[in-house]
Amino acid sequence: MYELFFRKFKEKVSLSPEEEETIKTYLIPKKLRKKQYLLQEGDVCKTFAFIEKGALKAYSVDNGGNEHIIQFGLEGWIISDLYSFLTGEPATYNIDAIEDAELVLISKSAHEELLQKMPKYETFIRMNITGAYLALQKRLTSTIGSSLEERYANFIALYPHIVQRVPQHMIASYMGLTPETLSRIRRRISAK
Amino acid sequence: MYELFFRKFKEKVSLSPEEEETIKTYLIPKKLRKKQYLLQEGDVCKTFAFIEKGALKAYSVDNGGNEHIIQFGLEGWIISDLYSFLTGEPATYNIDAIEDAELVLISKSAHEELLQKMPKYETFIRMNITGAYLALQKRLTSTIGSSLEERYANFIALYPHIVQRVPQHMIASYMGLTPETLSRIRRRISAK
DNA sequence: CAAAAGCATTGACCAAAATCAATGCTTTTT
DNA sequence: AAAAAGCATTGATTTTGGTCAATGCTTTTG
Repeated sequence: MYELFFRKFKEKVSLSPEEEETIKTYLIPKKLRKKQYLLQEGDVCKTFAFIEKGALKAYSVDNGGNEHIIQFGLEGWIISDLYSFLTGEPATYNIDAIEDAELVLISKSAHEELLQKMPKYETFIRMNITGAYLALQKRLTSTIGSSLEERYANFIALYPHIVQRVPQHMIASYMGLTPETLSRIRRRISAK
Repeated sequence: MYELFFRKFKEKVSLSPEEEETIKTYLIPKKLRKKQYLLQEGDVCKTFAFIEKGALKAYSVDNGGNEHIIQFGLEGWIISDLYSFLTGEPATYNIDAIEDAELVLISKSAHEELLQKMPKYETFIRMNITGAYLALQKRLTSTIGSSLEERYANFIALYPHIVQRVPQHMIASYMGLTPETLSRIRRRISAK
């Protein structure tokens, strides 16, 4: 249990067996079936989730009822509505499972206690959020500054596993496009 | 000297006078004239910069030579090419001054030493990067999911100071639009 | 102070992506 | 096994934003 979580943790920060045991007491396992919600817009995000297995997506729904995917999550990634988690405000995102999933949850109180008493946990969190920030920035740069062909090629290069496991219309949603447009981009690319 | 830096620091983490003095030994003041570069694409980003006064922008330049503004920075904000700073890779962004500016620089080695020896510094950094991440996510959500009118209204509401101090074509660049399009959006909005 | 550069706006036209609609698969559900 | 739902693709049409060009201000610069 929690194998991947601790593997990822120790890639960033060393941990003694005792420290590992301490952290374990704060972790909550959870399984999710495909299409099940982890979080619904309007509810408060009480935990963040480390993904041991499976695939999830976080998305917002606009006035017209269209989904806009903010983030995919695969094995080894963390997913949550961080703003809601930190502030206690109602979530603006939905999170659900694209495939059956196994998660490791950390509650707000666990998070705060661990931040207080374990500097190594804070380092782990800092490194994770830094990575997430850099990834977002790269995505935004590409969104603002590149052609659609480049952006899609970029996405494939960066996330080949997602391309294989996730339907194309979700990738279109992630890129802010309609499925039709993505389909035509793919045709243009393969014509070369 | 460094007034705003420590004010912002202490909004997040308490500091004894001794701790403040310790941190001060790591800080480097720097002034920048309007249009001067803090960082040029291709160079390695050796420091990050806290803005005591003035306004800067970070931007990339695409194949066609067009600027795409990634981030504005005003008093109290931090600006850098974080990826280059952390990895030592050549920067992909340029940073320059929109107005004369006064900065507080922290070098890579200072950053690493402070992270090591001062948990409070790590907390400060973690909180800053978390805030930056949340802001970026909000921006991306709005980019993907809202109409241009909404996005511009959003921007005004969120950054009224920027709207007042920065030429409109830079705001257009930040939004990924041409100046002409932004001008027309403004007309459409004011027509109501 | 005069010339030049920078900036916002407007118009005419063009290109790109969205929308609407239909088709043929494949996967789920019953 | 049949029906339904989900999905990707394609075509025709509309909408939206970009491009090119010109004008009138304002701010910088020599």
